Amino acid sequence: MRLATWNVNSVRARSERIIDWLEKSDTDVLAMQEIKCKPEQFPREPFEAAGYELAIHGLNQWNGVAIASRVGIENVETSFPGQPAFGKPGQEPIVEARALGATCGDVRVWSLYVPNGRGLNDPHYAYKLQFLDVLKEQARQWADAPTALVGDFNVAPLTTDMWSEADADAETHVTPEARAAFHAFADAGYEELSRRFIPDEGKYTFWDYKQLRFPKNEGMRIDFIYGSQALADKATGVTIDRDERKGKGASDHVPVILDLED
DNA sequence: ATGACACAGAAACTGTGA
Repeated sequence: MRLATWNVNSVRARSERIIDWLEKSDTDVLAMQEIKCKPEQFPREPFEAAGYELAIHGLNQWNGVAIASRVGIENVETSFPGQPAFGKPGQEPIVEARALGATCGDVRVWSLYVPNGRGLNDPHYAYKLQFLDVLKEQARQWADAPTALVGDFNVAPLTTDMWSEADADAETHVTPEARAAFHAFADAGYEELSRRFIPDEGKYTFWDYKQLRFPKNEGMRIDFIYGSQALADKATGVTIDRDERKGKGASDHVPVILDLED
């Protein structure tokens, strides 16, 4: 089975490109983040025509997660138990569309879009850390099954995952607290599988649209695949499809692909 | 050998991202 994760930065703006990629990459299950639409706005037809079933969780034009699968999609769960809510001061906090679980084949797949954090003194940063901590405690209870926690973690865990630690736009991605919250999944029974197969420096998954970041390879590695032991035992390889950042109409993130033996 | 922000929604600007 081939399982991929991709922050697509709007599924409506990029559906043609996503479908083309699904077919040429021969991917069985794709976890998407930042679909930026409600379920009724999701371009279902091209996915279904290509042979994929869909699970979609979107509340508005922000965030939004989905899973496309051609190996079945069952027991769909929107948000994880205890998932933190967020709202601006004076507004009613809501549980945002940032987590979607489904069983595809024999694998429990979670498509995850961790909050950005925005700034070190912003309430969004505390929200980010809490989101990761509660998720980890839930994930601990799923660790006995073949479970994949995949998506945009908005953390650059190692110094070498970040083109410049001085990038003010990503200060919440490199703090000791954010990095500790990321690494804590290892203590909950998970292995980050992209690192096992791709230990090299400069293997990024995101490049900002601005300032020639991609041609200069000034990016960040922030999209990951955590697997429980039962899943990690079946992993045979991970690739980062850097080519998907090229050309007009690219997302600012690229797919990360995990291969599993049957 | 890739290329100089992009997306959505309510209005020709604002919020959001990283």
